[in-house]
Amino acid sequence: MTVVTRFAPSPTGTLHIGGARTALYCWLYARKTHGKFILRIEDTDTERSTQASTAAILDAMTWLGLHYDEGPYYQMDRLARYRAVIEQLLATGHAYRCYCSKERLDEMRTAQMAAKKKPRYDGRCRAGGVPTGVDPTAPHVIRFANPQSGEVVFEDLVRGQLVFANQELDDLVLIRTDGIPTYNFGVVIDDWDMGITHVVRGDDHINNTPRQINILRALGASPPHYAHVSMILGKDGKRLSKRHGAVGVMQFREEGYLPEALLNCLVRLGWSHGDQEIFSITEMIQHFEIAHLQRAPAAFNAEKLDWLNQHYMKQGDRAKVAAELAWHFERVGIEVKNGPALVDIIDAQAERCKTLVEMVQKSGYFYTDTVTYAAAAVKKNLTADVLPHLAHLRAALAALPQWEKSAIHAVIEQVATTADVKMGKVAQPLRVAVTGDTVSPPIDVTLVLLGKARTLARLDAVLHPDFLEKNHNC
RNA sequence: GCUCCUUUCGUCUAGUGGUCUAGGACGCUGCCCUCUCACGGCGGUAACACGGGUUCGAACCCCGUAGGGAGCGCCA
Repeated sequence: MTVVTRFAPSPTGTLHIGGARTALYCWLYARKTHGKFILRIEDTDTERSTQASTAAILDAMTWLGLHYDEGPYYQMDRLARYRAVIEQLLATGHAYRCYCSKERLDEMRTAQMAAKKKPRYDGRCRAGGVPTGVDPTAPHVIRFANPQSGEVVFEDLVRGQLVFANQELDDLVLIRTDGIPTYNFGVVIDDWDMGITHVVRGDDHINNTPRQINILRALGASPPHYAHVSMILGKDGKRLSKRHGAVGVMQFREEGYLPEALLNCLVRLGWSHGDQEIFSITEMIQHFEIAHLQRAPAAFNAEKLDWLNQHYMKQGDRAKVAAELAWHFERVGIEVKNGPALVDIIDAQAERCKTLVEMVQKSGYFYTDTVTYAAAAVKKNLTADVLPHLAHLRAALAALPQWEKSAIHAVIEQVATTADVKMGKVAQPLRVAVTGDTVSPPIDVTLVLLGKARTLARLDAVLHPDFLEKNHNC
């Protein structure tokens, strides 16, 4: 039997990391088993569904690299099918028309809550027929006639056997007044029609599962396997929301995270393969097991994402990292044609950055002709006593036939030795002179990336008599 | 309120009755390395929610309690 999984988001917002993780698990399981992964858009909430949300979800899936084999299917395209199935349920007595008004239902719910009872439909219309005094063509919903006794038992792949008493379940609405199916009906029919073998979803759906199984049974269909994954919590252990900072997948992109890092972070939130922390996509596919999914909810750990992101900036595919870095430079309007190759920036900067945004912030001086000097750095490092060193440096560097790391390094060491000072006494002023601040990659690497022309020009500027005056007084 | 799920270091987790004086990772932290910031290397810190059972023996099995989460919509 071929495994078929699906990810079925509703297009009412962007793809957040909880959904992304569920999608990842579905995708991994399909890939591992050489099965099929389907994307289905559950757009039956006509009030809140938007095209923009659908596009945003699709974009995020693409950025993450979670490619689907089929779809996206849209539930609103399948209305005729739901109608046909509902006729069948109506005919077999598994569903009935309900003319109860929303007002009555609201009142009933409020009263039940007040009486500390579980709010539920009382089954008034279940007997069938049109209530007296009601026009049969009046707007009405169609409800499922849930079994009133017995229990629903199913084997959850994550949690083991789950048992629900039918008495706890009420007659849920299948079709709304406007003819559009509700979630619980649409999902059942779609999963059935699309041959879904494994439903992997958030554990907020555990309570829906017995209802869905009952519908399937009424249709004579056998239920798929279910795997209910725990939710992702915020750092404070509360349900993830906007106040926890970034929750949308694309927000993480904007903040400078790599898709590989986010995926690695998400896969380890709630799943493990022994002590392994770093997983390439191939390894994730190879080792993924539903049985190793965690049952308890997991709090999102932003620091670990940082660590993973740095790891992938350092160890990941440089061409891919460079492409993503280019996107970030473009966003802030820095023209990277005016400086070193992005892969060289990555090699030099990855070990001192947690995100690509940070890398861009720390690399501006490589791409501009006008350096911004940090006053404190100038004051501390570009003092009158070091100017002679810089002058020596300027002359020796200018004389270099080859602009390469070891030669540059030798020059700096030589100048320090000649002046009988420590390396730092020469390197640090030089660093401030060419970058404007006290932090940069190793000085020889920095100069290589900067290029000879820019290096000399900046030294000249600093050595100009006006420089100290201007910069020490600001 | 009712139903369901869940509980190992601050966080993510390993662990499926003895090999656990509980392992790894992130974080924090000490030392080393060092031209800055980092990276890296070597250490350190810190947990089986609680109470009863079962057993020769429980982090692992059972039952309670407490905490956390979810559901109870003509939302998904």
